[in-house]
Amino acid sequence: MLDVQGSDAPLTICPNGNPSSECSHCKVRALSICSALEGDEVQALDKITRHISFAKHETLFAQGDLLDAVYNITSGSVRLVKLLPDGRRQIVGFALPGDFLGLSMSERNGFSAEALSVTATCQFPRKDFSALLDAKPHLLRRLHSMASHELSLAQDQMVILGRRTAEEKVASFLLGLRKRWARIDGSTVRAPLPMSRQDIGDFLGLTVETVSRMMTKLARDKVIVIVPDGVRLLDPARLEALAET
Amino acid sequence: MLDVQGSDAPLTICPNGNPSSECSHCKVRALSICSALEGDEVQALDKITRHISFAKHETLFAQGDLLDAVYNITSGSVRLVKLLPDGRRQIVGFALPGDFLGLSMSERNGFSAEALSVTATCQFPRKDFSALLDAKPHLLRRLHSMASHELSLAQDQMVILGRRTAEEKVASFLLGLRKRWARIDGSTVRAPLPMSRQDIGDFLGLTVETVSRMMTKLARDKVIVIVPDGVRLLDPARLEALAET
DNA sequence: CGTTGGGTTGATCGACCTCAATAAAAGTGG
DNA sequence: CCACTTTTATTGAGGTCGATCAACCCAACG
Repeated sequence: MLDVQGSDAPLTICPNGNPSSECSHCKVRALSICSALEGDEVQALDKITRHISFAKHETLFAQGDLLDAVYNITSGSVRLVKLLPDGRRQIVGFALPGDFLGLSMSERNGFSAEALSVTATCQFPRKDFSALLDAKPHLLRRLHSMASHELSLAQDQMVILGRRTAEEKVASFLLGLRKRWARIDGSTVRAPLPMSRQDIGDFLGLTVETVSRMMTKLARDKVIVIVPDGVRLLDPARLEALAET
Repeated sequence: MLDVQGSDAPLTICPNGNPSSECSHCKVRALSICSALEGDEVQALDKITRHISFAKHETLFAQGDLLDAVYNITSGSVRLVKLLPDGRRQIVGFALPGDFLGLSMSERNGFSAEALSVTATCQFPRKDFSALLDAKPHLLRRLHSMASHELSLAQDQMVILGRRTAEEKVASFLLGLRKRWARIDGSTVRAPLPMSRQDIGDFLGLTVETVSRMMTKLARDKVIVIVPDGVRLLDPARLEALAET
């Protein structure tokens, strides 16, 4: 694990304006909602920010709860989980550094958000953030553009869930994730997998066993290599062919 | 079919400001994006509006094309289609009266939009509409709120596609559609189905045959009645139980 | 009246699930 | 650091739900 740190300590770090965590030093700023703001505007955002970390498997917010804060992920990763009454689980997305949780600014959460590893966030009270949206129209445009992108990803996922085979599902998943990591850390062949096989299955509408089988098949065919905490893409072109994109 | 009209005539009706089609007389205004605007503001929208109708199976815009206009549906219905290279089809949504196409305001379309029956729209040039968004922040907020709602529906659909059985899929589909029609025409048991069984299958990740089988099963169990152009819900409570919502 | 496009129904098949066993990691406490 | 438990991943054997293939019905329409 990359982000390991003394994990008994309270996980709230530097509430409000610790210099070392200021937006100006933020590594994911270019990817985040914050990129809509410049100079002194950032300070308005900084004022309502609380820097909060979550332990592995800790819940940021739960399905059905009132949404009283929105989050910007600065490190770590998060799974977005929808649960059926009978316990079946569907993961509707994974949030990586730079991603924003609460794009909809809606009253209630449609899903739970659970940290996959130690995860650092900027938390903004929903009301304050909403007020800022009213004051800064280009922040709202940025929010809308991020939500639109999310909608587009959701529609792609609908194609994957509805019309693709198990092998295609796993292949597209790895490609999609690799692409997202590339924006974050620039790596072009490594795709860290902070989530379990079960999580991947619940994202792709498959069982753990099928995910595992498809991964080993891809590895046997020398398209990927399975490494600790992720995979390495040996033959991205073959993988894209398999994904039928 | 409800909306049949002389269909050889050119389908563009009353371009720009025909009094009979003014926003003030619009039946779906309360449901539409337009509800964000009041009085004289509506006129600014009216100025950039072209009223355009489409014949059954006519294309509003195609997957991959540049999006040069956005649409408000005033009557009829539209399917939103994503096509895989090998011909497999996934429908990512159906647009009904009051719905807005182009929520994302993005450069390119992720899907094609095809009229299911004769469909009337208000068309807005993308650039003009974008300018209006800059001028009227509450219009942007309304757009964002509609996009958020759409995202939430897409996530519900992901659960349906990934984790529900064929019967549950069809049951949730009918319930969801009934709910949407209720907002439009207030009807509480009737659910018109302007789309074919094939379309329903491509929306739910099923084949035509399975959709047909599940519909007849629901009808045999006296949960629904199949009527011309749709279904009537006999026992909404049973249907909700079957949908495992 | 033949043709065409949906829709329904039946028989068979296969991709993925289920159940079960094993293997490999990751914690846990001494 | 090493036994021990717990969790996660892999692999195998067999079953099932929905797909596939095929026939048929029926309404719309030239």
